[in-house]
Amino acid sequence: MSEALIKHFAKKLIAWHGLDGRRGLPWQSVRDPYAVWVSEIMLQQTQVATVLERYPRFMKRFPTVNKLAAAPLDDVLAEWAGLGYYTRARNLHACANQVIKEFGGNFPRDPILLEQLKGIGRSTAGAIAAFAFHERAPILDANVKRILARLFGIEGAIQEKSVNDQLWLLAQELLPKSPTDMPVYTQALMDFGATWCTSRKPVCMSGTKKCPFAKACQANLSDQVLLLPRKPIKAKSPEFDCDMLLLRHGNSVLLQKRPEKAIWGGLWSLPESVWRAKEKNLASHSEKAKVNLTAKELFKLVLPNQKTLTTLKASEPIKPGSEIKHVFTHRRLWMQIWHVSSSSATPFSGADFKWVSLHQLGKYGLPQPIKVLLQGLSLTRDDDLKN
DNA sequence: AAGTCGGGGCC
DNA sequence: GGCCCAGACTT
Repeated sequence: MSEALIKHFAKKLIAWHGLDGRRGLPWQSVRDPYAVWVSEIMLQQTQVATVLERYPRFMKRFPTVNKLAAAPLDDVLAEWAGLGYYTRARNLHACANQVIKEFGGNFPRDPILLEQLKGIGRSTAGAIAAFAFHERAPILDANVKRILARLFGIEGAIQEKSVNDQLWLLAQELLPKSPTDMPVYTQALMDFGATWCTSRKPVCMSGTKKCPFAKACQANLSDQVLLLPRKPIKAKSPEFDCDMLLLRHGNSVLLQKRPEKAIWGGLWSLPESVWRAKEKNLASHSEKAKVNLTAKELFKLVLPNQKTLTTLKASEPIKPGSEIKHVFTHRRLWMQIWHVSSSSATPFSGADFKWVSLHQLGKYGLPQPIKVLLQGLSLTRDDDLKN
């Protein structure tokens, strides 16, 4: 029963793709390993709809692996801004340089070698090898895990190594015999998981479409489709708050480069205080403390190693501006924005500070909520006349 | 094996 | 609001 399924799976899936697969995605029409690689990295944990807009833009700006490798990391991060998981952008840049130095500018076709490159794990290596080189290498992303767990009724917790190993073995076993089928097969797997064997509303539960595997799928036969694959219970993400300084001189704002190994690593943001655990039951505590904050106190919070600006009235209380809530995968953050005007664009010591015109924000990689905040600022009339 | 990394679409 | 996603990497 299971053997018949394994034997005919690839053919049936490719046949399904011929009728109901996704078409016209910009990265489907390319076989240039560089173009394939960029699309695979960009699509990691990122929706197709999002990548649809950003992929052509990225390829236009960095059309070859040489152009990408030669570009400043800051430019790559700026282009990546808004996509999240910024380690991907750093690894992308590092990987481009690896490909040039270690492989003469050409991506290797062996998935074992691909996996040794920065930011390329086993699944992405398999996808690149399959799409760009027709290698018989499996992928195992969330789509494939879900499909296999359901088809074969795998009930073990998905995070366990033994279960993961079992899934990889299955993925390998199911590959089509012919290498020339690898691109369409791999695409079909992703499409089937993304559009038919979905997490919440699989077509087998709706009744309007007929799943080609309905009669063989263990989860379907035992009415366990929505229960597989089993996932771990996630703890509630902790909450934090912090203060951020929006220091403005005319149409320029002070930006600070964030450390690489952190949230929003390597992006340009506003100077911020350390994150404090949010005290839920003392909602009034932080509010009260904020109302009478002076410029001097604020600067000590967000720029502890800098001298207070002489151009400010240090002891004058400043009023809190907007508070922004931002949800990450593992944290929730409340950012208290403090608007302060400076009579001059006083330089700060250190290369991680920069005064940036509001007109030039697009050239910098900013965290999405900060970008939205700064874009919402109104320009002063003086600069409006100038520009 | 668990934690760390964003952001948007969807329900 | 929680869940989900073309995962990789560190601890």
